[in-house]
Amino acid sequence: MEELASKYNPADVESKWYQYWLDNGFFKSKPDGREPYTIVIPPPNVTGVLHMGHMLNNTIQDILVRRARMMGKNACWVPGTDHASIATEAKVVNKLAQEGIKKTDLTREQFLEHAWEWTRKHGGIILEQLKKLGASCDWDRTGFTMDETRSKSVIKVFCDLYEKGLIYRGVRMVNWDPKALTALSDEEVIYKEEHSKLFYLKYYVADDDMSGETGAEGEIIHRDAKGRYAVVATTRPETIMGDTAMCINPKDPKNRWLAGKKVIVPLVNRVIPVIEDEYVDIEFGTGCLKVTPAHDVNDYMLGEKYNLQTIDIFNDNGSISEAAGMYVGQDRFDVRKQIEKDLDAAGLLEKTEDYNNKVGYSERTNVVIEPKLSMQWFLKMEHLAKIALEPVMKDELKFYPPKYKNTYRNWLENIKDWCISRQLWWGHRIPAYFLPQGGYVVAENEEKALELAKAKSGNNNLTIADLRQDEDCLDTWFSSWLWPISLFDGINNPGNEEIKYYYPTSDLVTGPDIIFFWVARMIMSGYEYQGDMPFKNVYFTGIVRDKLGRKMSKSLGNSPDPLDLIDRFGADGVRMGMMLSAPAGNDILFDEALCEQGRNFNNKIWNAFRLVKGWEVKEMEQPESAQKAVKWFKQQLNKTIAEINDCFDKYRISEALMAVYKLFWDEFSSWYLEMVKPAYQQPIDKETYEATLNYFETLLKLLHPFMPFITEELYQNIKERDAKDSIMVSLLPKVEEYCEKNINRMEITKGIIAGIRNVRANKGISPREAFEMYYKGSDFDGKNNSIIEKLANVSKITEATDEIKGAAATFMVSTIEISIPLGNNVNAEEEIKKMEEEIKYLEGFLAGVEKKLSNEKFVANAKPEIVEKERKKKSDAESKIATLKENIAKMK
RNA sequence: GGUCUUAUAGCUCAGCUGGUUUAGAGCACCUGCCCUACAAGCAGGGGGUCCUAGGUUCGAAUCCUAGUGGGACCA
Repeated sequence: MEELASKYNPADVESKWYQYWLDNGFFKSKPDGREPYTIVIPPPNVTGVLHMGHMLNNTIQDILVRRARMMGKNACWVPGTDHASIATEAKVVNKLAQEGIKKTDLTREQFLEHAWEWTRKHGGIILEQLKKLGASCDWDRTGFTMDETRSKSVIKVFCDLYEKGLIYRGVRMVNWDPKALTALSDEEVIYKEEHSKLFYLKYYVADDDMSGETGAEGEIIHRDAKGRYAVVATTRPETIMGDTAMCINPKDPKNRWLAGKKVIVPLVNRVIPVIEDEYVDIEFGTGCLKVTPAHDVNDYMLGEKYNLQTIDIFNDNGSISEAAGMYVGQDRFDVRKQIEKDLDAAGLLEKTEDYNNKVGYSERTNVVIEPKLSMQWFLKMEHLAKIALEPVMKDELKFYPPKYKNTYRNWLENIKDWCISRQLWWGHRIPAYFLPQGGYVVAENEEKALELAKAKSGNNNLTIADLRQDEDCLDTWFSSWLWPISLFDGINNPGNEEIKYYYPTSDLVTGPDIIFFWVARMIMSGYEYQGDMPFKNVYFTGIVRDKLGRKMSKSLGNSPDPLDLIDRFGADGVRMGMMLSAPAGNDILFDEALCEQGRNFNNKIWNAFRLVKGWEVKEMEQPESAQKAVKWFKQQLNKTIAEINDCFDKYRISEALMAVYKLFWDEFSSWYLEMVKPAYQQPIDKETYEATLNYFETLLKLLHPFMPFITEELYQNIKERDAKDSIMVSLLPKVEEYCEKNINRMEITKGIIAGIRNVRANKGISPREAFEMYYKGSDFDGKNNSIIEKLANVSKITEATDEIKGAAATFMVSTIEISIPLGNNVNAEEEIKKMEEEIKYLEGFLAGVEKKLSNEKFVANAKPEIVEKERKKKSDAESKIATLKENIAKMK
């Protein structure tokens, strides 16, 4: 066979094996008699590029899918992309702007043509990138939230919910994004702490008759040459143009005198009533609240309650509207600066204070949200929240880590109706059709709409041209919430073969940041439309941060390019780097050094393989040491497989990886291979060789879900394989019974070998010089003597019944004392000092144990096996101390 | 402000229903080694008042309370 390079080069093999897997259709899944294992991908934005979050997320999914496949399940990982309404539309608008085209100059159809072109050009790049990572998705199933099947599903669900009375249309206070020019849901608003100013404004009393003063304790009256006035504290002085009332708390003695009066809005000079409501916080500012029903959610509620006028002073883009009567056309933030000056000049600004408050920003465009009254479509959430809560709280649908159950419950219990309309073109257009004489109908298509419209209006002469479809489209999440159903066409074809087979899906892997946007809503739609959970388990990954704990962002430039990492460390190395740092739910502090560790591990596997494949095989007797090693490794292997299975059951994936890592590196490479390795240029016996290849193959299988490429490469090189024999469709070993005693014996053996090597290192004695070894202690059974002889270069092993001739280096392993006679090489004083230190430690330990045992309450209350353990500790420690003391005596 | 969560080695974390020696791992660090699988390696080594203060208990890193410091979500 050809000579293998001493360093593993991932680039040589990765694309080759990915293509091989594709060519053989190993990623494909069709319903059959096997147990299904299904994951639907969290669809990334169609025009997005791969970032570290995707890497983490998809590595985990691929590990789970590959493992399930190797457990004999019918594994199906469905990929796809999201049309990402706002984000994509914003990108298209930007691109058009660069070409000098304004969106408003285009018709809806023209704009959509540009958007589709953009999508065709940039769409799906991210899926190609996932292939580089090794993702074993069934690419034939790739879905898009705006393709035909998914679009039909969305419209059908909208109509259904409308018919059920769960969708309604109305004027409500919504979060308005003045840049994207659309309403947003509550979840799309991000609150940020800001340093701002609190402005104290003077509202003079109108037609003041000087009445109302009570002289009661706490009363505060402001007056100056122009008369009496109230002081209102606000962070948004520019909204005074929309003031239609002032509100005080009826229990507030400071402002009692204002009750029933009217006051004058500064600069605007509008006279507004003073109303009273306990909603007002007496302690905030002066206890006087300006009420602007059009521009604040709480003020809106007051407006409804007291039937106040609403004056909308903003245009959709955040500039001041005609209705304001002043500053018309200027930007809201410019006006805030200007009005401060104008108020001050007019003597209407009492004072300003520094103030920290939380301001809502648009998740997508990062501009300050404007609360705005507008006509929107809403989905009632009460019923949906109810059906989605219980299964999670009862752990029928499990969250990993479970702490997110709390977050989930909190949201569902305080949920508000979902604003699902967006004033955008890129998305699913709302299937509502307005009639010429007013009113509307909701229908899946124009024909049905026309029928309904005729019936509704009683006008049989209506034509489709008479109907006007709602211009708005739906929130992106209104399509992704159906993803686990719509990918299997369960909305359009309820009960079809695929949905019956694949639904509920098995695991969902996603970030906790979209628990409300997506996870919760999928659970709602799952129960509403399938009567069952959309997935059995949700694995929440952490957020990927840099090693200093900062979020990865473009502006910080601290986000590595995943493809660049793959180039440098190989996909397997990067996958391992991600997983080493990623316990479920914890944020992961990503450090390139972890990819390096991954790459180093690849190299270790590669070199172990080079060793094994370099052996010359011969029919000959199996050495005893090899026979013992082969027997032991089987036990160790099974023990670790059990451990790995347990980790996976608990979704402790990084721990599972660490277990395989140590199994391969420490147990297999450092111990097993050294035990069976023939002397330089000597052949190996066939029996050992074959056992070793078998172990190697098993290890590769265990490693495959984590590191698909190198494991396939080596699996194919272990022996000649059939064209269709791939590691990715092989079966993982089932865990077998293992002998704990055998493993413990080897642990002692390893301890002895390490001890002897240590003696050599300390004394500077060459490994070539053979030692004799004496042991003392009943725990030594001599069964691994051949291994000790081989790995520690020991010529003879004898029980130390007689006094050992000459000076010896001694050490203890468990309760066994090992002595290596070294003649003049031993410095007796040094040895004695070492032993005395050991005795000191043991005596301290013994004292602790004795204290426990002499405590009557401990002996009486503790479980008998615990007491027994303590007694064993005591006797072990005592015997060790005795041995050491004896030894010191001998050396003196 | 509300809810939740967390604090263990230089870093990232295990440590499960309290008792597996006087707390572990990986990485990093230090000291030796190019000994033909592997320097992307090998052999050794150091390193912790388990955040603080109380409490429960025969026994606390583990359970409870308070405080302090992180983090997340919601308003």
